[in-house]
Amino acid sequence: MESLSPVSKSPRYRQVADELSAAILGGRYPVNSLLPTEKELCRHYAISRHTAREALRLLEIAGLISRRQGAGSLVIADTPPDRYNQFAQSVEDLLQYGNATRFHIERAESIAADTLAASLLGIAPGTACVRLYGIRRPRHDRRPLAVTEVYLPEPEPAARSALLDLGQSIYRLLDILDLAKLGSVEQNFTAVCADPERATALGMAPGAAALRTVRRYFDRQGELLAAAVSLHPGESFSYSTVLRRA
Amino acid sequence: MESLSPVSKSPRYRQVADELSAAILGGRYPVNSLLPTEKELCRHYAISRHTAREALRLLEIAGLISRRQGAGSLVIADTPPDRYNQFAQSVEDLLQYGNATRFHIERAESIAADTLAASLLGIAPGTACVRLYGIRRPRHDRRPLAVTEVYLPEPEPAARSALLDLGQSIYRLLDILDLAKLGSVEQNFTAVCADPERATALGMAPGAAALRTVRRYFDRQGELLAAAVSLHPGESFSYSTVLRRA
DNA sequence: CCTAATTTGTACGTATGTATT
DNA sequence: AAATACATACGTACAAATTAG
Repeated sequence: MESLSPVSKSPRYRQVADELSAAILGGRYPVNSLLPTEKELCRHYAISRHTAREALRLLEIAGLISRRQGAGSLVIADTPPDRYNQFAQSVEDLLQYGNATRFHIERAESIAADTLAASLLGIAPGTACVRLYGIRRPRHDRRPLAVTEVYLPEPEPAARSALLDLGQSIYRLLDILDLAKLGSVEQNFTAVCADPERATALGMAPGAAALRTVRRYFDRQGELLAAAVSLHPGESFSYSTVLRRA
Repeated sequence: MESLSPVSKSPRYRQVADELSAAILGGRYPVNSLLPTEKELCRHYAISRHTAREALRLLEIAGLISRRQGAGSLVIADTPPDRYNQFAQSVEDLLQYGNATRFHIERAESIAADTLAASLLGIAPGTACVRLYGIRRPRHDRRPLAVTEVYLPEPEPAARSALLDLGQSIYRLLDILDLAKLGSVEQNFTAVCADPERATALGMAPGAAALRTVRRYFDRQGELLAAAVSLHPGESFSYSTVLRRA
């Protein structure tokens, strides 16, 4: 049974880190100023150097300070590393891309989630889910822009049969990923060497560089709607975004 | 003066971490098995418990093990996950990445802008500008994370000589890209095959896939402060972002 | 259920190396 | 060149969580 004691005492180094953190956030140590030295912290808090260093390590991990041998501990931020509600680019911009291209679904199947699908959808491996496989092309160009696999969780039987029907699946997919329902999209980019199968599907040399994008689509409640893994030929695709200050 | 010694000896705890890491990757300690206890590591490597714990801390940071009081050090992965997963939603987040890594400048030179520099900086080709070349590494890992070229426009003579002095250039750069001055960052991602020179600098196979990021840094007035081109090894780097509805 | 042994977590002390000022 | 400050590394002891019996 978990202890229900209302006060769980922090280790000393965390208490010190919290005090220092509060002091930084409160402006006591401005950005670009130096924190007290380890020795001073030892004296002030009556702690050993080991404890002082553990506390400073926490501040460093939190991104508040930067420590340099011989120089000291420099304050580099005075805001807690919380996520801000200001974001780079809107979901609308992303969907604009979908609008300028066409997605041709080649396979639609019901599968037991493998490791990839499970981690993407946040479900246990082996759980039933739906996988679509298709190719995305510019609207007036037949050269492929990407090969994409879409993973969809827990399909209700009715929706599922429509998804698995190649004639209807694209409309069901557009319905699921309807702009009105979308709350946020999580994106991840990596460079990989294309596997032979997908390379030929994209008309690129085997082993050539490709951009792998993993996207997870959430509704406004944060519920996962779908996940998609795409492979884009390196020489003909790039992704741009703008980050603004919060 | 910069040290020219070709071999920089690792601290002991890093050597131990490297050996353990290799053993995990090599299958000597499978996933879900326990690493030797701290005491056993002390005996085996003839090190103090402090050193053993620092080594284990590195493995924990690397995501290879999970340590639980009373239970031991459990191997939770036998492949290093992305060594760095950059997760950016705001300019602050992007700079956070700079905080977790170290940028070592190897060359600093004044050049006449070539086509690339000119288009990045929005200046006429041939115009004078400054180029820095360096390697970025995680703070607790010596394997390179990226090779980067930074381009800086119209340097005033005083600032310029500081930029070209390898001992000072990093501080000038951090000053120019100071968080307080940044307004927005424009980012672009492409997958490429690494050219031989940069591939060796990154310790990757020639021709392997790499993620090329081009970033342009603007102040709040929209004035271009700097541009940077980085090449990240494909298998160990990924970039993440979240888009929210406008 | 409780006890004991094991294992990591916290914390102290000390000394020396190395980068910076 | 010297002083300063962080990095590495040795030692010890006790606390807290886990596990075995």
